[in-house]
Amino acid sequence: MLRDRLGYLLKHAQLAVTERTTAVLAPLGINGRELAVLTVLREDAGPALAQQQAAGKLNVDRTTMVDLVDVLEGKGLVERRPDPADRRRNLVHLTTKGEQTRKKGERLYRETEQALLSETEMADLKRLLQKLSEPDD
Amino acid sequence: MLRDRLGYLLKHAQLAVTERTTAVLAPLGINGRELAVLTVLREDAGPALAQQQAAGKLNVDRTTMVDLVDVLEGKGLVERRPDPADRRRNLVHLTTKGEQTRKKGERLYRETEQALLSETEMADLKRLLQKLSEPDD
DNA sequence: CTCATATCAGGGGAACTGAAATGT
DNA sequence: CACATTTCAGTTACCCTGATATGA
Repeated sequence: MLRDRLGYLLKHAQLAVTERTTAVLAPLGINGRELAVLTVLREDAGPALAQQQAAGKLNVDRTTMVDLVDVLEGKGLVERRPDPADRRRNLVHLTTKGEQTRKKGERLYRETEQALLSETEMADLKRLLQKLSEPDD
Repeated sequence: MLRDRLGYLLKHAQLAVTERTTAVLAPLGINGRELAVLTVLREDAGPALAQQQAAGKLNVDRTTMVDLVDVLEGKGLVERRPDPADRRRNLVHLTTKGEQTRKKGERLYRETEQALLSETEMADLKRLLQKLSEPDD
């Protein structure tokens, strides 16, 4: 059976999850990828990250990150500020609106994820998915 | 943690699986999507399918299927033949080479999938992925 | 000079929309 | 006429490569 294929199931599971999170985040004016950027920028509330550092944490291309930050800056959620200590770098800061959006988005995202599967099922699923991504562990 | 997100894990698991199957099928001159098309055309060895029927089984757009069949026809793996009973339709037939390729590809794909996880883990994973795609069952 | 950071221009592949051609 | 199947042209979103400007 075709629908028994791992590739097929992964593709359609991702489509379904993306659809849900997109719908849930739409009122905030962002999508799941943009929320992920806001989250990584905020993580541990440490010093602001340069674009390439954020790109590395998200596993996206450096040039893709330029576009993502462009969009978020256009929405007034983040600001680029040159790093005084290394002026090649743009430190990407969350604005007040960006932090509010992140907080609300995180809550909505968490609720959405929890509604999909039971807690133990979700834990199992995540463990197995991680195993697929890191074949030799 | 970011890497704990379902969306992130699904995306990267799919990337990893696609990478593997692409590498494994490369000697046959096809990729995973193309193998899926060959498989759906052959299923149950029933009467040949029209393009839209095949598209429906694979959950791909009708215009995407045009391109897929174009490519497979260019590789000599399938042939379009007008349906004598309804000449709007193109029945898509596997060529001899196409059937050989499908058979080898199926074996390689199955072996690759089995190498990723234990049998019980794979069964669990597929069940959970299916649950994500069909939220109300 | 070298290396790093960010940006920009351009391309590839996937998926879609809408319209056209053909046939039922 | 309405409807179905296939095809094509064009668009969008995504991610990449390679080149450039700037600075360490």
